[in-house]
Parts: sequence; C-alpha cells; structure tokens
Amino acid sequence: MPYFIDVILPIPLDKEFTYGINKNEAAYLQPGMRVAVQFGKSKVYTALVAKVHQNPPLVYEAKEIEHILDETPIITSEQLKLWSWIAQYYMCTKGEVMRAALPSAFLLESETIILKNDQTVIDESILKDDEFLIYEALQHQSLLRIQEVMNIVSKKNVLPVIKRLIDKEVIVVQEEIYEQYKPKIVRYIKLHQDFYKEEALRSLLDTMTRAPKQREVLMQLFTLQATTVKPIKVEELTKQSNSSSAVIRTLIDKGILLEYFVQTDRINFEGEKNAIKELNKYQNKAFDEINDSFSEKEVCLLHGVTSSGKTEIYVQLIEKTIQNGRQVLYLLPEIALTTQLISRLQEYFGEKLTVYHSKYSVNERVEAWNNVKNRKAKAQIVIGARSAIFLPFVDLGLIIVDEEHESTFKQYDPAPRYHARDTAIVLAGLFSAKVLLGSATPSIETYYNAKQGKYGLVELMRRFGDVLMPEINLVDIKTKYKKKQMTGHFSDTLLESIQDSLKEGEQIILFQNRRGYSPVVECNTCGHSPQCPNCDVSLTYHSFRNQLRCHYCGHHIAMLQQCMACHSTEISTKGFGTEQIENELQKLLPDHIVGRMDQDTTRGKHGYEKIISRFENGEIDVLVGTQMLSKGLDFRNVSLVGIMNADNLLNFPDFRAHERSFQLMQQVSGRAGRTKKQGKVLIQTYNPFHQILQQVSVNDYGGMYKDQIEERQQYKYPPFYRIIKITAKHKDYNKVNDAMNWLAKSLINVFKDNVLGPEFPPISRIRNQYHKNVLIKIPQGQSLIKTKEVIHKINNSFKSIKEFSGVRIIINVDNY
DNA sequence: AGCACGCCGACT
DNA sequence: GTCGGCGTGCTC
Repeated sequence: MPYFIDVILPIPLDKEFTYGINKNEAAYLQPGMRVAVQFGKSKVYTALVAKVHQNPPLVYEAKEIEHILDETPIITSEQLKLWSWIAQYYMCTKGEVMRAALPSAFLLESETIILKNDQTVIDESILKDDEFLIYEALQHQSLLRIQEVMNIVSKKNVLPVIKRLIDKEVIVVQEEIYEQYKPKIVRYIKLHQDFYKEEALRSLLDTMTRAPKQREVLMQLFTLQATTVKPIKVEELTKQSNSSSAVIRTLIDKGILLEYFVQTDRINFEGEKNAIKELNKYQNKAFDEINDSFSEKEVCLLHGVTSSGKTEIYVQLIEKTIQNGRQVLYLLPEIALTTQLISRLQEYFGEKLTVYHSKYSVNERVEAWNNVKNRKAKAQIVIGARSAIFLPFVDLGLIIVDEEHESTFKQYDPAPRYHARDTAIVLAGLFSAKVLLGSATPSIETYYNAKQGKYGLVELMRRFGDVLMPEINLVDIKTKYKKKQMTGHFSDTLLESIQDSLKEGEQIILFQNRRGYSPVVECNTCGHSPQCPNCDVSLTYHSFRNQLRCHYCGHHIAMLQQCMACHSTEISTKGFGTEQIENELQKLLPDHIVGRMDQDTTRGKHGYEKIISRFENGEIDVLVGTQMLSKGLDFRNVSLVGIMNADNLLNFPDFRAHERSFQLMQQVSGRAGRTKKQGKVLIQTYNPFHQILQQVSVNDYGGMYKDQIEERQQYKYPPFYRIIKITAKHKDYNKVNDAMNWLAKSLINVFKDNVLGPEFPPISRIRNQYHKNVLIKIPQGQSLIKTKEVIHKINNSFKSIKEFSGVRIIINVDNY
C-alpha cells in the first residue's frame, strides 16, 4: 500500500497538499519535518509535513516529493497546534502562518539557473539580438541567473526570451535549491607541535632573522598565549601583530603555524553581570500577589504606574521560573525601541538571555531558533517582539507581555493578522504556562477581563523610591491665542517652564504626534494644495530636504516655488509637525541644543540608539519627537514634558481614539521626573475641558476606564462585542464600491444590524488602491466559529463572481 | 503566491 | 503582422 504525506506550503492557499512517498520515507518522516516538493510546473518549495498517512487522493495523481530536508522535526507539535489556532482564529491560511513563523533561512526556494546546452551545435544566425546576447554571455560564464539575464537584455520580462532559447535548444534550465543558513566558522591558529620544544623553537627563530615580519608575528603569538588561556583567533593575531594575512599564510604554509576551524555561535553575551535587585515592600507585595493569582488563574495583569519598578518584579518572576528549569518568553512591543531595557535584563541574566527579532540576520535567527528548541541554557529566556511567539519552545513556564496595551502587538499586514498578546495566552495554554501582562495603562479589554475575574489583577500605584507622579497641567491655547500669548506654537506657560528647566540644567521632552514640517501646503491665492498622485492625502512638507512627501507611499517631489494651479508664489503651510517645532524652538533657544526623534531622524541601523545616547549624555537639551518617545525610555534628568497639541490625538475617528490618547499622554508624561524631584507635564489644547484630558491631568485611569467601558457597551464594541473588519481593495473605484456593496449586502442578510458600513475610510486610496470597509460585530454568545464559517462561505461565493475578480479581500479579526 | 495560457492594443 | 500588456485559472 502506498504512502502519502499532507504538507503545508508557505503560500496563501487554504489547503494542505498531498504528495507520495515510499515506505522508507514513510517510516522516517514525522510531522514538523521539511521536505522539498515540486509545486506547479517548475517551482520547488519547502513544505512542512503535517501528516503521514496511507489514503490515496481520489481525484488526482499525487506527485512524489523531491527530497527530505531534515533529520528531525524543526517544528514541535505545540507549534503546529498554535499555527492551526492562528489560522482558524485570524482567518488566514496555515501557509501564511508558516511564512510568518519560520526564519526565512528555513524556507529555501528554488532559483532558476540557465545553462548552455552542450548537446547541440548552435547556428548563431538563427538567434535574434537579445537571444544572441544571452548566448554570448554563456560563452564566458557557465551559468546565468534570472537577475543576470534581466541585466543583459535590460528588461524585466525575460521569460519569453528564455523560452525561445529553450525551444531552439540553445540553453537548458535547472532549478537550484540552496540552504541559506551557514554556520559561522572561526579560524584559529596555534604553533605547530614540532616547535613545542624549546630548542626547536630557538633554532627556528634563528633561521628567521631574514624574515622580520614573520618573526614579529610569532613573537606576538607568544605574547597573546601568555596573557590568555583561550585559543587564539587568526583575526586577533593579525590585529595584534599589525601584519597582513599573507604573512600568516606563509607561516602556515611553512608548517610553522597550524590553523584550525571551530563552528561558533553568533549570539554570545560578553559583559558584566549584576546581582538581582531586592524588591521594595510594595514590589514584594505585588510579587506575592502575582504568585497567588497564578495558583488559580493562567493570566495576571500587573497594573503599575510608570516608573513603579515593574521590571524588577518581572526579573524575580523570570528567576523563579528558570530555577524550575522552564523557559521564559518576554514580549515587547518593539525591540528597537527598548535597548535600555534589554541591557538591564542582560546585566541580570547574562548568557541565559537570547534576543530575537526581525532585524537580526537570518543566520542569527536560525541559531536562536535551534537554541530554544534544544533547550540550551543560553536560550532559557527569550526576549523578543511579537514574532518571538513562533519560537519552538519545549518547556515554557512563563510569558511576560510588557506594555500589554501597545497596538504594535497586533500585526496589520500581511496575514496572519495576529495579536501577539492574545496568541501568547493561547501559547501558554499549550504548556500550562503562566502569562503576566504588564502596563501602566492597560488596554480596556485586558482591564475588563481582570475586573471580571478572568485574569488576576495586581496593582502597583507607587513609583519606585516614592518619587511623586508628575504634576500635569492643561494649557488652553485658544485663550492664549486670543490674548496673544503664543510665540509660534508655544504658549508663554510652556516657554517659561522650558526656560526654568534649562536654567536648572534639566532636560525637556516635547511631544508632537506628527512628523515633517507641516502636513498641508496651501496656495494663498487659489487655495490649491498639492496632493499625492497615488494616495488620497495632502503632501507633507519636510523642510530639511525641502521636499513634499507622502507618508503613505513615500512619493516625494521638490518643494514648490509656485502654486501648481495658479502659479502664485505665495504659498503657506498649515498645521505643524516635529520638524517645525524643532526649528521654532531652536530659534527661541539659540544657546541650547534641540534634537528631534522621529522616523526621519532614526533611520539607519543605529540611528535610534545614537539619538538616545546623545540625549542621555546631555548633548541634547530639548528632545522633540513623535510616539517613539512614549516607549519605555528611562531618562534620569527630564523634569519637563510638553505635549504640543493634544487635540489631533483625540479627534481620531476610531472607537479606541480616547483610550489611545489617554495611554499615549500618560506614557509620555511618565518620562518626566523619574528621580527625586517631581516632574512637570504641560498639555497644550484647544479643549481643556475634554473628559480624557481631565482624566489624564489627575492620573485617573479608573475614571477613564469607567467612561470608556460604558461607551463600548453602549455602542457595541470590544470587549462586549468582537469585531472583524473586512476590506476590499482595487485600483478601480467603481469595482471596489460594487464589490464591497455586494459583500456587505450578503453579510447584512445574515448578521443584520451587527454589520457596520460599508464605508470608504477617511483615506480611501493608498498606493493607487481604493479601499472600502465593513465591520462585523459579534455579540457575546454568538458562536465565533460559526460566524467565521459564514464569513468564509460568503467570501467564497464572492470569489466566484467574475466581475469582482481582482478585488482583494482582507479579513482582519479583532481589528486594532 | 507564482506561473502559464490566452486575448487585445501599439509598434517595427 | 509581432511584442508584450495583464486578466484568468490552477497548483497535490
């Protein structure tokens, strides 16, 4: 009886595919191993075995697999379960989950290579120009890649040319598969054992009087050996002796030195370790309460105000877990923004900590993956952004989700559109592990779950070292403008406070949630303002490059000298961003350094760290920035935080806008006064009586929660209703409109009033694609699985309608 | 997703 | 008349 496997392919197809295998392979293969399979006419993919069985497919002939890629499964059964849950819950395919979960080095893909056909003699006269170019190139090199062919004939569609050449038997093509992971090999050096004896060595050195360079290298090698017991890297020796690798090469060739190779890990911690800090009495109480809560509940929320020392509590919990020999996952919203926290944790846990995130090289990620899977000591604690939930944990004991409220935990694009916090809770369930959610401003959903008793709730309302919470004041800029007390975008109150702080030698943070110089440029004569040609937005003026840029598609043009419509030269700007604030303030404070931190200034690998360390070292007095400022930064010397304009946060058209504004302002405020002196926060607004601002100013999380939860209940939003957003996308406005109207109609048929829309979003076109949305609300008690089944069914009938073909449908479960 | 097949406009 | 645009359909 023949054997088969069902495999997952890393493509968005909602099916598993069946391939044939032989008896030996069947005995060898297990779920979680990779195999290479041919899929379609020519492409070879990495597929993951989901099931080994003996049920032949009924309606088609299964292809045989190409070959087996692993000796043992690289995916654990828990991971496969998690993948299934994600695919089911977030309504995507397992292939999409696979693509997101596996380090790209595991996903080898085939590449077409072009070879000369040695079997035939070619009559060059039958070749056309472009064909001849390729033919000629193959006379010089043995093989060509598609990319190279594109360069040779200088066009992108090269497949027809290649096809013609195959027909003329000039070339043949092959699919080349390659493993991307390369172990890191380090080259070491030592003296050849022949010269271990003193006299042999001496006579050797005597013969070398005519080769002073080589002699010098040897002497340096001895010095190095004397100072360290560790083996000596070639790299080290070259550097120490200031010689070239050629000299060392000669010594090796002469048999005086011996080289050898060792495979090493890329991830290594080298640094000092510190003892774990003792907790104060409030932290200790919280720590005990968390442990109590863990004895009955899987999840616990630690609600601790900014600077209350949550990290130390995490550290204690981590220590406890690893002492029991279990693994810990520490999730952070964005790894790049939290270098400070990572180095603190490294000081405590040193080599037991692995950092995992998307900016690591593919090789580093494979190593981290293998270390976690093999339960290596160095991967007992993994700290990472959302994708770290996909690591192959073996015995997970604890997951910490820090800054639990952060919306970056939700992946927006591409699928799987998962929420790492919620997925982490499912992951923990697979291991009976505990989850600690930590935040100074918990999300409404989480706080609700805690209040309902679904999660444990531990509160820590005192700042570490009894530092006072900052004093928060609202500045009414409407009256300030009337009374002419504004200088540019600064109220007199804010400016005076800035001056005071600077006099004291303290630092200041200014928050403006918009980058660039000004978001709109307008002609004074005709009112025309330049728009992005690809998106439905005005172009933002960036004075630094003197450009107009689109923040959605990156389109940019030089700043206009005159209006495009009426050629008037009187052009003004409307609204303001970080760049303008920076410029204005620098002019007002010529003796101080004003810095800026936003996407534009933190480009490059270390751009972010550079600005942070410049600020930390006091090279910058005032730091102007966007959202980025709110994320876990810990500056000792900041006494004043200014929020330039609170209103554009609050007026965002989203049911979470108020919650988010509260969180953001609270988090930014938390940057002030982290030492003994009480910090000060000034919030400029046109509407100082806004409920949220009032609540921010008195630090009233409870009040905010109470208001928001009432609104959510009244308007049927989470946590009372679950939501699924469906978006249709296409370059043709009418097509999207018709398609989405059809889809919405079918949905309304089933879900009635619980369908919101269809509606064009405020920015209805991005990158030349029109969008139209509907929102489905799912009341408590309505089966999620059945609801999703219905949506799938409607989506399938939608797909079979010819006139809507090409319209992309995006389903976003628990849309954020 | 890729990739092949097939049908229509704009160029030698 | 051909080249190449992308709409359509299928992949074990």
